[in-house]
Formats: sequence, C-alpha cells, structure tokens
Amino acid sequence: MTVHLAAEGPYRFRIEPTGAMRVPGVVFASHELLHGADKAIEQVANVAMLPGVVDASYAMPDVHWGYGFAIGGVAATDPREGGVVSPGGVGFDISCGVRLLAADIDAAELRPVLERVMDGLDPAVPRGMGKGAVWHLPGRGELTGILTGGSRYAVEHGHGDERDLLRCEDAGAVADADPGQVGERAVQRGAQQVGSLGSGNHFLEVQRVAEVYDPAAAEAFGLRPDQVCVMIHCGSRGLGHQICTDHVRAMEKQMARHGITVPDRQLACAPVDSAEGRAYLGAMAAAANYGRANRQLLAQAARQVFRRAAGARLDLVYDVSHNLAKLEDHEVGGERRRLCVHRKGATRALPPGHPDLPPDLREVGQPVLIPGTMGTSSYVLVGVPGGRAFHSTCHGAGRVQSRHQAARGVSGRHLRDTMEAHGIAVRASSWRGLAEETPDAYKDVSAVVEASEGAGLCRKVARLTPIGVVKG
DNA sequence: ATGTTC
Repeated sequence: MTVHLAAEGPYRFRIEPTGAMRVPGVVFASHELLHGADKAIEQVANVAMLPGVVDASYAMPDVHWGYGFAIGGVAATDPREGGVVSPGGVGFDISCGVRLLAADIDAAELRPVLERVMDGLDPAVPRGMGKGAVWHLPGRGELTGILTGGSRYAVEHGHGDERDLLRCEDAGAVADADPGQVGERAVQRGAQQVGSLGSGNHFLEVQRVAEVYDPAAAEAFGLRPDQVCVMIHCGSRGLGHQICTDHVRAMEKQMARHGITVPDRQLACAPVDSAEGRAYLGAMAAAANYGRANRQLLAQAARQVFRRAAGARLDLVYDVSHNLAKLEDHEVGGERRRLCVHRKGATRALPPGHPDLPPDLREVGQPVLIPGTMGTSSYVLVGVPGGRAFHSTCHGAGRVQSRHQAARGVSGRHLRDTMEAHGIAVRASSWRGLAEETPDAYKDVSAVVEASEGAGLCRKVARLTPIGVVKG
C-alpha cells in the first residue's frame, strides 16, 4: 500500500482518511526527514484504523518504522467510544526516557578532574546486556515497592531528596500501577536490573551547555552557558520488555471476542475498559514506575561520583518518558474528553500554565529532554501553547542504518579514538555496541529539532554537547 | 529496546 502525503503547511503533511481509516493522519516533518520513511507512514495510516481513535493519527519529525506503531507516533483513543489501548503504541521499552541533572560547576572547572570523574562513573554505572545493577532484589516482595512507588520509593530509601520528585513527570510515580498484572518472568528479569543503563542507544553522558536559545526558560530550568550537566537515557530493561510480550500475547487471543480487527497483527489491542486493557495499563504503569526508579538510582550513583571526584552537586532539571500511554484530559472538537494517549518515541510537552506542572515551572512550560546520537548534540526544549498532537513532540534522532550495517561501517575502537580526539572521554562496555551507535547510523538530531520547532510542537531552550560518554 | 531468534 502506498500512502499519499499532502503538504498542508510548514513541516506538516496530511493523510486523507481512506478505506478503514477512522481519522486522518498528520505528519509533522520536512520532506528530507521523510526520505525512506514509507513503511512508517503506512503505519501512521494503520493506527488511524484503531477502534475509538480520535482527532488524528500523528507522527513526529523523527518518525521511523517500529513494531506495529511507528516510533515517533502519537495517537489517542476515547474509552467511552470503545477506544483501545495497544502495547505496540507504547513500545517494548516501556517508560524509556531521559533525566537531566545540572551541576554547580562549569566545563572549565571539570576539565582537570574529568578523567577522575569518568573513572568513577565507569564502575558505578551498571550497563550492557544482561545483569548488573545498583540494587539487587530477591524477587516480587522487594520489587513491589518500586513498581508502585517509582522514584518516590527510591527517595524514601535514601536515594535522593524530595525536590527530585517535584521535577519528575507524575511527581515520580504513576498512581494506577498494578504489580499483580506483572508476570513472574517479568519480575524475575526486573529484580536483577534495578539501577542499570542497558544497551543500544541508552547512555549516561557528561555534557556542557553549548548554546542557549531561550535565556528565560533556561534560567527557570536551572541551566546557564558552559554549565556541566549529566544526561541519563534508559528504560525499564527486561521487565518492560517482558510485560509488552506477555500482554500482546494475551490481547491477540481476545481480540476476536471484542470484535476488533486490525490491519497488522502487531497492532494487537483491547478496549481500555476491558479486563485485558486494564491489565495492560496496570502492568505498564508498574513498568513506568520501574523506569523512573531506575533513572533515580543511576542519578544517585552519578551524584556520589561527582561529589567525590569533582566536589560538585547535581540538581535534577527534569525526568520525562517518551514511551508511554496515559489517561489525560484533552479538548477535541470543542469538548473536554478523557483520552488514552499513546506516545511511542514521542515526548509529552506540556504548555505554560498546565496544572500538571510543578509550581516553579508553571509559567514557562515543561522541559522536554531530547537525547542526541552519541558524540553529537542533545537538546532541551519546552512545551508551547497550542496543544498540537495532544501536547507532544519528538524524542530523538531515529535510526537510518541497521545495527549490522552500522557495525560494518566502522570499528568501535576507531569511533572511541575519534571521540577522544575531539575531547570526549569514552567509557564503553563493548566495542561492537559502540560501533552500532555510530552517528552515521542516525538522522541529524538538529534537523529533527528544527522541524519540531517549525511545526509548532515545542521551542528550543538549549543545546548540550558531550564531554564524557558512558555507554551501555 | 530485548537473557540481540520461544
């Protein structure tokens, strides 16, 4: 199937509803960013066929092909109209997200102790495939606190302070988590990985504020030029992956009973108000809490290293996920409705004045954290008034080469040497993993951010560049 | 992303 995209404004394309599509598709991107994205655009049209979908099936400028839903996709359903929730609309790495911490030192002050900091982070940040974690938990009993309490549970156990929670999406914990819907295998995998980075594009970076575009917003976020920052990008590890697998399977079995047909098996779904829908949302919320606790513990590990090796303090700027479904209130067709908003490889971007923002950010809007490709820039953005795509924007660069292609094109050692020659300290966990993350394998994150701003989804606040990379 | 193909 070839889907026709009609340009309808700067950085905005439309897919007219045809066939089984219930709503149009809206793609925010430049022509250049959409090059080679045909399969992803077809997925945007497929999502427009889901029961109860409202308004439009949206795609962010970093859209690319994913499991069922495109990565960079945003879609909302109305539970009162049979609206569904689909695990493919969240992704395998439930609650994958970014946490940014700002240091009380500048890049010039860090430089003399950088190697000491990096040598401290190297053993303090568990990463790579499989085991190794800040906390080791025997099983379900010990894990339940994390699944229900998220970052709050970690803080209550001495790993952080109250202010950290104010600067987390949902104040650090989603309320409606249901650990009872998390299967035994997910628990077994998750219990061994609390406080670990994982692999692939996940990282912990020491960064410098290279450019400030919006001084007022930067100041409100606690950022200034040349300041040192720490960015953590990770998710819910094997726990979230297993939850997705288990609930996709359960939904596949029940779809016929619910009278649901989808154009792609990977769009397995269930009504939000059904046993399967509620079970998934409860387990997903538990994984969301796991992801935040994971980032909280890694942030504490980084804080200890910075205090010891650099005498520096790290304050939380914000923590936000880009793989999540949430029940949120939105105005659609002049009516306020409670919707199930799926964001997969898309970041929530609340505008100024939104009631879910902490008081000290209410005037300026929500910080949006965009992890860059290894060795390049990362961005801090802010939500804007207008509420496009249910207050959502991009999440990162997006792959253009497969892992295999990437690893064939460059050696990990060469990549490390190149970054070190550019003054970036590197602590990798595997050469192969490093090679797979070569910047050549990704779109230009700056082009993605330009398109997101141009489309009216967000505004640029600051650009961050890496000083040190701790790679999974 | 992921005990990288239950």
